[in-house]
Amino acid sequence: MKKLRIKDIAKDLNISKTAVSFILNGRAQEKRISGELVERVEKYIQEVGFRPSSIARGLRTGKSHIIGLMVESISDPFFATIARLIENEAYKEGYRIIYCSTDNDTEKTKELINVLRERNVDGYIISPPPGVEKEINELIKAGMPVVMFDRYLAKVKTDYVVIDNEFSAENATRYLLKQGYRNIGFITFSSTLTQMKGRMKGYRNALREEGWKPYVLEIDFTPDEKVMVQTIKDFLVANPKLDAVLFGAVQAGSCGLKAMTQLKMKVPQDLAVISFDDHDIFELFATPVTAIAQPIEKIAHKVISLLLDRLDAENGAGDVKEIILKTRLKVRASSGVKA
Amino acid sequence: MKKLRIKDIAKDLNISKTAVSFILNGRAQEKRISGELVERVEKYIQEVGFRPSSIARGLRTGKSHIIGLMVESISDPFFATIARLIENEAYKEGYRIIYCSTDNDTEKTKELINVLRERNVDGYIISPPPGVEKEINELIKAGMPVVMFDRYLAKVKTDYVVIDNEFSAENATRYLLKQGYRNIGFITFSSTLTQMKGRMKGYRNALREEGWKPYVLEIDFTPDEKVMVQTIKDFLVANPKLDAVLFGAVQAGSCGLKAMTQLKMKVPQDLAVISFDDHDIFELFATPVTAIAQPIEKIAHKVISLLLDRLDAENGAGDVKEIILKTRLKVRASSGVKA
DNA sequence: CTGAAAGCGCTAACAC
DNA sequence: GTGTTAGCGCTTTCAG
Repeated sequence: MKKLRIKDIAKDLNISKTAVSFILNGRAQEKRISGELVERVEKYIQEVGFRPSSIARGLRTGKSHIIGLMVESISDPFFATIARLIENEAYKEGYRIIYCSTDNDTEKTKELINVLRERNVDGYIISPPPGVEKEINELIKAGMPVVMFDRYLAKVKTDYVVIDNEFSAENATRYLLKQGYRNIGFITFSSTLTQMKGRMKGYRNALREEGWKPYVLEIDFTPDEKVMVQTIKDFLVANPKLDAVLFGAVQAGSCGLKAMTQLKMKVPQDLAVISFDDHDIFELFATPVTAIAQPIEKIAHKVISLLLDRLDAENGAGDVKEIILKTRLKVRASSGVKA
Repeated sequence: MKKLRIKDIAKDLNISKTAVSFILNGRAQEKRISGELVERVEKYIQEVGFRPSSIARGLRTGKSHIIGLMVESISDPFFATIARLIENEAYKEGYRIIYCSTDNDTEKTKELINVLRERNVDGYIISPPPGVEKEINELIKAGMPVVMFDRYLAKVKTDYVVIDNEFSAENATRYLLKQGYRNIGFITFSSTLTQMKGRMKGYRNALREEGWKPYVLEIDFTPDEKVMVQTIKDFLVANPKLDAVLFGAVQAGSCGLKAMTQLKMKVPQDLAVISFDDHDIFELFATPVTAIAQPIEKIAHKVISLLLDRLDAENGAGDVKEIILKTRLKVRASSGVKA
């Protein structure tokens, strides 16, 4: 069973290659091809399972119908979920996904952008590390649709979808204050990314207004979780006055809970907790953990819609859309009223 | 800044297209091209950031340097982690990944195989649903390398990497028996897949030998977790004699823990627990949960190595490799000695 | 509706 | 080392 070509099926059916091509591309009507022929061809194609080579088509048309998805790590539950939702919607429109994990590494990301570029992907969905402004701007200048999400780059003028990080952090911190906590820490990954800056700012805002002191720990992300857990333990031990902590990301929260478990700290008696991102672990933790839930479905939907819109728009133009979505504070027992 | 072609850079450098092509493909030595020229070309390519179109190359050579990865769902933490590890190793060898989620749906998977096929992917990594034997066999007959993992299809003769499901389940069940539990349930997703069959068999074996009665719940997977949690709650309520339960998969375990939490059951006093797959939630649950940990890194490594081996082997031949890896029972408090 | 022909960008065989 | 050429499989224009 060797690979069929358009030529083959034209020969088999005793018709012209051109006709087959038109039918394949749904331009039969426009080209005034009889419904009878169309039917015959479609039936035959169905029968022998013919599929035109999308690679040849891609070379000819310049379109690959592939979307490049670049995230920090595809194994991160947040990104994995987004990836899944995007895959679904893209699939319906005939697009496939090539994904890459950037590790939030600037150089790796630059290289990956080139790789996707040489593969002629039609559009990009990027959760960018810092420092790739130039490369992304080149992409845009070359007419490629690009949508950023989770964070954005101020110097890149293109669509993005993010959440209201500053408000969310401020709101959560205020909530802890309202519950009676006064020495509230903020533990997050060190990052110059917009979303982390926003979270930090919101946290500081809330404390400043009430005149309380911030306690911040920025951990370096490492694949070795134990190291991060230890860092958090050290921080908690060094700051015994802390009575609450806000985690800036789900992995930070997860490491934090492990640290607290190892230190045998009780939640919320010894330490109240709120974390960004909702996750099973927060629901199932001994004391269920209050979480700042991102509207994941909505984010994914917005991201892929924006991209598909640009992909459809022949003219490529259109205003830059900056979407900022709201989060939801899912209150659980970990942020109960201070004893 | 428009797209460069080989022709352009040949012209710019006043040399032949052929030479550039050879240099690009590392065949300079073989073609006796002077090191001086090679250097000059490479420098220029570097400078202008030229990248040959991999799509044109693909059309010409029939190789796309893309690997198709099909899993049940890319958002499943097990598969997401595997995907990440595979991506890393594949990347080093110059391969990219296109991924698809099958939802374990036979028809969707058939369609996806065709999609990947028309994209000329060079190799397939598949965690197959049942019923796609014919399609995969056609792939193999067409000379495509295919590696299955997590489960395999008996009627498909190709490499696969799985864990020793039967032994793992039997071992875990025995452990519960040893700890004094007698009425041990098995809760899993209904599935005709080899891995689930193996787990079921191991569970039954252990009980049969000791003469205890099995209690099995097979839940239908639905994206709506609440439904599954409710099913488990009903089962637990209907079987008050149960003193322990083995979960056949991480999602089953996670739903089960939610069900037990809602029923205010104490672990392990009311119900001892062991689950397949290790995960943060098991480590962080109020009573840490004993887990049957799969060697994820090893699985990913084996899978991609097998595929790369076949990709390298011009002849495509070679014996079918069937890799069965061992799991590790990570004992935690949820399976403590029966009170 | 057909048939011929050009061309997407690259590889590789061939003659020089 | 160069220059030419064919061809991968498709789309698309053009003349019939």
